[in-house]
Amino acid sequence: MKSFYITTAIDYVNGSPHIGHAYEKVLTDVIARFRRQLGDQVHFLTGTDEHGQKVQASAKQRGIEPQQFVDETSAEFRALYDRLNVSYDDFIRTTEPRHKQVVRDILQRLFAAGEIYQAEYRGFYSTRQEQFLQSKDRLPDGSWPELFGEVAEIVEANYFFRLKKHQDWLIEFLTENDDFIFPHFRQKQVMEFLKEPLNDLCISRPKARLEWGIPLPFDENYVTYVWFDALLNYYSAVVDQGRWPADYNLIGKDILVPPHAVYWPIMLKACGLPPPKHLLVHGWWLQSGAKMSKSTGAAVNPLTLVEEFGVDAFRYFLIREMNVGQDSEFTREQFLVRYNSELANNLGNLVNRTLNMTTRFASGVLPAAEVSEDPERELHDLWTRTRDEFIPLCEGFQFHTALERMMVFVTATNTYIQRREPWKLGKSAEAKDQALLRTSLATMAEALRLAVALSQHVTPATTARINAVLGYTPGADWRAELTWGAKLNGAKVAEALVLFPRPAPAEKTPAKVL
RNA sequence: GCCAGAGUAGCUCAGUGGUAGAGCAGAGGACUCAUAAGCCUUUGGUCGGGGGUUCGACUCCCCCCUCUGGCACCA
Repeated sequence: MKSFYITTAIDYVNGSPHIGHAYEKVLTDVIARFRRQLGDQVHFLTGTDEHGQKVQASAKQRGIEPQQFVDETSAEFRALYDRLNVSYDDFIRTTEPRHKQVVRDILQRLFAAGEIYQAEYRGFYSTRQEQFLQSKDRLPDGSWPELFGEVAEIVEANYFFRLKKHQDWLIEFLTENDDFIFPHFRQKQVMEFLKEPLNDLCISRPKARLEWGIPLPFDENYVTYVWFDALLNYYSAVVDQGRWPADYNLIGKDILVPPHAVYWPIMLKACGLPPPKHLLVHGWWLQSGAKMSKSTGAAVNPLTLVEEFGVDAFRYFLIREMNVGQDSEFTREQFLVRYNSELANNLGNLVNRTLNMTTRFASGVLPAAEVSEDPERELHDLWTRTRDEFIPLCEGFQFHTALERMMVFVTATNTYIQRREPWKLGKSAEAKDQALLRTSLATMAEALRLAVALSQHVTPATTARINAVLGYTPGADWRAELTWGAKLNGAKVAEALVLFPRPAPAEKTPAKVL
């Protein structure tokens, strides 16, 4: 059995989760569930990043200990991911002893190997903001913004990681592993970045300025800062499990260069560890072209859609709408278009009419198909093509296209029903019509079963509910479920199920709501 | 400024050398099993602009314009 280790970025807990956090976890979950379906031994890690200046400041502002603060906010993130049906196998927090121990071990190892050295850091420091400033923080006239208060150039002893030393190795590695980063244009972006010489990386902060962190094992007057803390979670979580390297680290495009594409592989190289096999870089959800987050004051909180329309509708929209790696617009109107036309009208209504006709014309027991004429053959053929395209599309992270193909098949099933008109056949006593009626009921039910088998990793609860009302329990081997057959013969179906109720009439035609 | 991504029907996007596509929205129609859903037909585009290569370009090359993001020790 193939092992498959996949991670999300860990979320910084200084704030509440928003759509970007949710999307990344759902996307990772979709990949994880897909690999499990293919039979891989999947290990899915997510978690929270809990140290640093901002957390320390936020806790102080609320008058509580940092640990209490991160306990609360980390739980908030975790609750969201549970709500979203994110099937993580492990949830790591950087304040856990298991993580801190690995960080200290690694730092000690690198220090002993001469990969970390002490030097003086010279820079402009804002006492009010408790941070070093960069030249880009300056106003065009060269002065410092009022926000920073008094700014002075100071010198501070710190520890540095020998990044520059490994630059050539990294370039060589990326050249030889052309598919390290998905999508490919991101890798080109990294190569561009590496054309300029790297500087060594400052990895410490004096405890006098920052207490909330992991102390350096070789100098307890310092804590390590950001990189060796946050990035190492992917490794520390599985240090004793033999799972490293990860197959995929999923990240947003904002943390690719330089952290994940430069620091992270070099850190591992310095430790004598292999880099992850791949980085998968996703884009952002935009609203009016701006990155969506709480701070931009987005008019719609997309997470309320979960409460309004259900987890699966939300997951479906995220995966159906976003081309992995690109940015996408997020609007309530677009959500409603997908919800109404694809989930409610196309799929949900197919479920209901299948159940209703089976109940009305066959006493709720699915008959066997007896006839195979053009309408059946054409639907069978479309199924074969759909299934054969679907799996490679998912393997290539083209989930949005895969779901579109699945919906085309659902539409074709609705068309098939229209061609057979079972409601007319049901009124005929002719033996041929009765055979066609049984065939059409069996065919629509089987098509429905197959369609939702395809989307199982995106909408797992919906697939389970539809199987349940079809009186069907799927087998363990997912691929074996994808063959058109007679699995539903004799199944007793439910009378009705409205899976995706339509919203109030006012929102029936979203285009006019604008 | 440099680098990358994007610019195709009202909207969201697919197409990547051979007579412009889909979904949604709009218009018309037939039906009734169904969540007033589904089905059929249909309106709609000088494929950002300009050059070039080619028998032929949305598709290849060059220049330009617009939008978005990045340009490091912030994550």
